Parts: sequence; structure tokens; C-alpha cells
Amino acid sequence: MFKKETEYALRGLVYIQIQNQSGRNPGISEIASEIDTPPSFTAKILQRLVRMGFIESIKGKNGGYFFDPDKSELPLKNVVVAIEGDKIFTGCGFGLKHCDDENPCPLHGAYGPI
Amino acid sequence: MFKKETEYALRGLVYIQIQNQSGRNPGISEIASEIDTPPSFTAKILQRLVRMGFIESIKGKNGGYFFDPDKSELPLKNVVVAIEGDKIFTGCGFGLKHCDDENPCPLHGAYGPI
DNA sequence: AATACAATAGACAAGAAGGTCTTTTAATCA
DNA sequence: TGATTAAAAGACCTTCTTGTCTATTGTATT
Repeated sequence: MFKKETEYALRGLVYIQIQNQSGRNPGISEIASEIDTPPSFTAKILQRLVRMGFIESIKGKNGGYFFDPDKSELPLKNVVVAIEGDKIFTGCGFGLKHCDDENPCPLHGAYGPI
Repeated sequence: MFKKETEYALRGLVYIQIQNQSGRNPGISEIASEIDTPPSFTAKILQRLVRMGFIESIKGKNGGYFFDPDKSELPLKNVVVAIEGDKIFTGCGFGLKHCDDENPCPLHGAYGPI
């Protein structure tokens, strides 16, 4: 379905969000253990999310990851597009170049909703 | 969305089916050129489809690929499952193990239809 | 039988995805 | 200030995906 990277990113973000709501900034080892992903790989993914501005982080003791409370809510779709590209939403299931609403392939109708 | 392999397989099967209906058994170079895929790679994929029993083939002059007319129609879903595995249909978009109808993740509702 | 044609088999290789590990940088606390 | 904690950076490795290429096997035509 999605790449592992996207999956882990989504799971991580959801976990961070939930913890933030309890006033906590979880760290990488907690996150990886709770969402059941490889710690180092997860760390790299979260780094990317920080660089892309989806979340913030602070180093050192009591450090961790958190959402900027000033920012508006983050649609998960943005994350998926940032990692997977938007072909996953705009592309054709058959990989056809000339598949659109006017020229639909057999799968087209089924995929519209998503 | 799907792997290239799956995409090419679906496109190839559809093309073969259409040609069969006109009484023709298209060969690999025609198929690859018409569905716009790399010939050698496409050949390998069609070989797999033959070995898996989805289509038949004959070698030599006037050879090519065709569907066994005695067999019942082939749901494309079977092809996708054969190549991608069934996680793509049964798995959770978040990669959660404990996501099902009773314990749905936020994406679950949206994916049910597919 | 010889030839030409076309699928099959399988070795090989480049690139992307998935994952580990070590070193560096920054924040806190004693 | 020094020790500790935790994120950042990046080198490195393995596996899977996406191909290419060559040799072989089988079929049909002449």
C-alpha cells in the first residue's frame, strides 16, 4: 500500500500528537518501541519530517519531538505526498498516461473516492 | 500504487485479451510496444503469468500469448494478489496489525470499498 | 532437414527501499 | 565546567525492484 517509510511516519506522527496532548514530548526510543518500528530507521524518518517542517524537535535532556502548537492542523495527506509523491493520488492504477475523468480506465471509477 | 510488475502485467493481459477477441495471438514485441513497456522485462513478466497459469503461450512462428478459452474469466484481482500478495487488500494503510472492522484505524473506513 | 521465428531460462547489473551503526551537535543538570 | 542525555548527520550494508542480455528450446514454414 504505502512504503514502510510512509507507514512509520504516519504512525509516528499520530503517536507524537497523542503524547503532545498529554503535555509530553516523546523521544525516539519511546516512539519506536510504542509504534513497533526499527529505532534507527524511525529516527532517520523523523529527522526528515523535522527538516520538512512537519514537526519540531529539541535535543538533550527532556528533548523529543512535538508539533508546533501555532501551526494549523496537519492533514496526513500532506505527509503522504511529501514522502510518496502525488502520483499515488493523481496516477492511474494501470499506470496509463491517458487515464482521467474523460478517458477512464476500468479501475478509474473505483479509485475516485480515495 | 501497484508495482511496475503488476502494472505491466495488467496492461499486458488486457491487451492480449482484446487481441484474442479479434482472433489474434500477439507476441512479446508487439505487446511491449503497444502497452509501452520494456520488452525484455515484459517478457519475463508474461513468462511468470504463463507459469502461474493465467495465460497460455506457443513458441515459434505465429506463436504468442492467449487466454485459454475454456477457462472462466480471470478477475484482475487474482493477478494483483498473485504478484503483490494479499496484504494490499487485507493489510492496514497504517501497517497496523490490530486493525480490522472491529478495531478500525482512521483510514479503515475509507479503504473498505476497495 | 534447414531455416527462421518466437517464447523460455537464467545470469547479470543498476537503483531504490529498508535498515544499522558511529560520530557529532546541542540541551540540561549537578 | 563537566557529565549526561538525546537528536542530527552521514557512512555503510542488505534486499527488492526494475531492468538488460545471451543462450536455449520449441514451432512452423520452405
